[in-house]
Amino acid sequence: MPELPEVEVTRRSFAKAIEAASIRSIRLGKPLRWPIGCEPDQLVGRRVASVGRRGKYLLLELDQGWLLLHLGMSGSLRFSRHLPAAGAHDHFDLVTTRGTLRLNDPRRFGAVVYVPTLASPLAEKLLGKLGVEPLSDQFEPEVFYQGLRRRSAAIKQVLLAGDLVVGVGNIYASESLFLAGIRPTTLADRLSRRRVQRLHGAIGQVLTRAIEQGGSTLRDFSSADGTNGHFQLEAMVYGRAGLPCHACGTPIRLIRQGQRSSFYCPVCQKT
DNA sequence: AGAAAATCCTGGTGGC
DNA sequence: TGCCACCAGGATTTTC
Repeated sequence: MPELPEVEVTRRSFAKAIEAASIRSIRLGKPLRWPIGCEPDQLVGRRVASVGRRGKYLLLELDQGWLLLHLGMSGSLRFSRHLPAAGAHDHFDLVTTRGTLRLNDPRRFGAVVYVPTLASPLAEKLLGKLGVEPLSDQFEPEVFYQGLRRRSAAIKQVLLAGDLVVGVGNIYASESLFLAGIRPTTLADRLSRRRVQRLHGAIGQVLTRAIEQGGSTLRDFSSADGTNGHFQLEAMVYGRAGLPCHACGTPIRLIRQGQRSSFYCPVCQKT
């Protein structure tokens, strides 16, 4: 479930609480997407300096090295002093002096990877090709437009690819395109500068609002302190196939693009 | 290079 | 109740 807003909400929900904690032990469950890349005991005694985010990755900065966490499709974190015994889908526990950070991930598309520095080959492989952060000044309309001009695929798929701009997954791609009045099937290189400017604004607006709402809790997402998100309640098109458009009443359409569902209003998003 | 398809894994749901 | 097909928020890898 986790797109940029869910990852950012998760980050904020435990960053302060874990800061300066010292690692006591690590427990690994079933294998995740990649091996952790170090001997777990090697991390005992290190301190957590900060918790950052790049795209959908959480970056736990240790006093020596980094832990990169990805929630994949079904992952969520909890941070607490008192957690129950690990369940079937709890695949990583970082036990610290301030509490335990636990990754629960039924589908195990998530990952926890140790890298000595962010310049290491593995870190570079995972983070190096990511696009700009959509909520930073780096996300600039003209640069976005020039990037889209070089892509012939459907705009929805270019957004999901994450190499131009990160963090926009299936939910927020559909929502941003609705807000910008652009059909998900429109080819990226056919969008005018003016429409790309609208899309640029829409992406920022949708992601900012979603973070304010604590993200989207569709099935079981919650932040590390256990709170649920509410953005799904104000989605304009996502998950609303056949229901009347909130703006014009026309039934929302559901189509498939690259094995993923896209939702749009055929009237509000004409082209 | 870029685009499209296949792939990893599990749980939930709806149809029969 | 059981069985099966299909669906799900990601993104890498393979193939074209």
